[in-house]
Amino acid sequence: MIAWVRFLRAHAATTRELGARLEADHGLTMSDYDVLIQLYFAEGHAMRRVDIARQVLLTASGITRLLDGLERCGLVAKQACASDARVSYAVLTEEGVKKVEAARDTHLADVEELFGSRFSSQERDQLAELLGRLPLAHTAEACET
Amino acid sequence: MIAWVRFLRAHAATTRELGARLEADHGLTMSDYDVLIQLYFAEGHAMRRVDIARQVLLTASGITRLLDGLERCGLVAKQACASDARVSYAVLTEEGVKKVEAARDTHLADVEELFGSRFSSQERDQLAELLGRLPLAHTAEACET
DNA sequence: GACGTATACTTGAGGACGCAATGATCATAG
DNA sequence: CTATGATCATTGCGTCCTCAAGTATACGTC
Repeated sequence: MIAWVRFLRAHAATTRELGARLEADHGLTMSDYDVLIQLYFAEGHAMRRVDIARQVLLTASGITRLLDGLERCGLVAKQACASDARVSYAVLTEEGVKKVEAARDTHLADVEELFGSRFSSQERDQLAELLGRLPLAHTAEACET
Repeated sequence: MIAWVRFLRAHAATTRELGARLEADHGLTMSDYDVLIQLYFAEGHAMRRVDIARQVLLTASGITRLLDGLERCGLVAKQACASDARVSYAVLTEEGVKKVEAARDTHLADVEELFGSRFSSQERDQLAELLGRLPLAHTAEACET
């Protein structure tokens, strides 16, 4: 299945390059960025950790460690939940918001260059439709990049 | 860019599931399988390590370690190059060939189930064409799964 | 034929992430 | 109110893989 191999290769090559740029420009992993963006578009810039995990398709443990890093950098803060003592929200700090906005500019441009610019808008829609048929394991289906 | 996010999510979900099955059924990583397949279709079931790296989009060092594992399992053997003392070929052993053939059966079925079956043959071609436009970094462009 | 540069491979150190086990907390049923 | 079972988060351990540096070999140039 040629489409599958290309899918794999395209993903490896594109994310490698994109990740390298993100790292160089902002010191962020693609996963870091992904999580920050989710928070950015969440109500109050806050989310439960489980929900982040589901959105980003990482494990709960992956999220814990990733957030540890972002907290150490001061981009995210922990916040308890009033109604349920088990959950702890992750909240974007002031600095985190700035960081996202800064990173977003260059990252979106990079994605456009390496990915989007390869297709017409019609093709993009079609690609999105086709890819949307693939299984998403839990739930997910995020939105804005 | 919605297509991009779906691309990312689809990749994560699909490879996770596929990898888990491959591990459970044959004790192989997707990368292991990928390398084994490349060798399987190479002349004499042998390749230079650099060429493997380029095909599967891993680093040279990644290949070294991955092959270490496959050698310990007896699936692959090292072989010197007559004309260039720097290169060492990786060669599939008898057992390696059997392993590939066994793994291929179930893996192709899994790929078909999780990926291929979602599209008509026309859509598969189109998907392949679209994905083929993405950058491949070095060279690559493998073939058979 | 010695010298500088490019190429093939390996190794050490470290990061990212999954799995499985654990600790809390909640919710439901009795 | 307590027992049972889910859910949220964290942690220990291990794996995969990268980057940077190091070694060995090849090759072009003077």
